[in-house]
Amino acid sequence: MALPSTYADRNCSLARALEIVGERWTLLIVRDAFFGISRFGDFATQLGIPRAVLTNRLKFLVQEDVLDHTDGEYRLTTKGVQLWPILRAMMAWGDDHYSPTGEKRTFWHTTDNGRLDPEGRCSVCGGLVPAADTRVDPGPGFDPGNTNPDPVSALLNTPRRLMEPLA
Amino acid sequence: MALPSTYADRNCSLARALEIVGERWTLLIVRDAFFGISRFGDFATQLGIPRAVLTNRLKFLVQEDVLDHTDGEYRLTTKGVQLWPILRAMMAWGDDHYSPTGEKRTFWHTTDNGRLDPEGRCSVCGGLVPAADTRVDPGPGFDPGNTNPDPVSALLNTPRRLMEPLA
DNA sequence: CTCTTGTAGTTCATTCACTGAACTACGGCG
DNA sequence: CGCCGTAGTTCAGTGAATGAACTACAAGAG
Repeated sequence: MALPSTYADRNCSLARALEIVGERWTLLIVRDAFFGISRFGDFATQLGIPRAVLTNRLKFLVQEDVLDHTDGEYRLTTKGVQLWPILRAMMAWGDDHYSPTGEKRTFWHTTDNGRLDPEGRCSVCGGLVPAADTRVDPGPGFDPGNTNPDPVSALLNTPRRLMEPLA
Repeated sequence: MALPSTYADRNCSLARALEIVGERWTLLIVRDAFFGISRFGDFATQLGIPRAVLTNRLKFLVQEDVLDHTDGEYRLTTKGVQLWPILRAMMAWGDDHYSPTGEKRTFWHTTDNGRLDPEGRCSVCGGLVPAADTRVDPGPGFDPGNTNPDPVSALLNTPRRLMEPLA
């Protein structure tokens, strides 16, 4: 969201959170990190984001300890992984209101194969499922016709565990 | 987030949701709507947002059926109220990582006075609490020294039920 | 050693959106 | 009519995003 510089409201954690992840592109970068993307070039081609902007965003996310940058790979830190409930909530809202044919992606508990409900609870064990134990599958609203044919997209559109590195 | 115009990724509900609520200022406007603000002037002074931008954002949110505009008042629609889990998740993350003295605000179940956990569950009845049954109190991390002395801010900083109109 | 290829950026002119201040429209009210 | 408050609009200045081209560097091939 590229802040005004700083939202005046120092008494709201929402404003504070938006200063970190509210800039344009940022949450999509984080989403792709959850989906296993870790290299500069993969983020760039996957998102279609200008490389200069990507450089700035990645630098900022590393500085804010959302991503870690080692050996040329960007990976979510613990703090970054804790953004997962926000992403899940936004995906659920988007599915609800902008995907008449159903969820674009469905989430599953890897340990017992239970389906996750919109709040992130496993329908089998009933527990809140951590991101690391979550698998993503294309859902009924997923449109294969719109997918890019590049190898990275193809990988992303198959069932995968969150944060699993690309093959 | 003022989108590139449209995020290319048509197969992601996160991208779709960000096209609606990802623009700069938008989620803060929605937050204030949850806190009871409904008039143009109150949004403007409360957020310090340029009036031209506020006009655009409100117009867009009404067009997307997040807000309803009648009798000069902007109020959350059902679709808008469903954004609450996103706001709660972002506030929880912001509290966790940027408020060392504790939550800026705490949430309570109005029907049984139970405290809500970070996932939005009532510690007394164990249920997911809808936004309309949620009360907000200033939390331990709240800094009264930073509050503006204007009457609207003063109202917002007292315990209130979500979406309750200002006195 | 040099040539090529691939990855990860940087640079830069253009465009676009945000900013902030001033101005307009309009509906009470005395 | 004249005054005031609310809800916007207008506009010049600024800063950030865009997109294409360019640089830096490492690994491998010949």
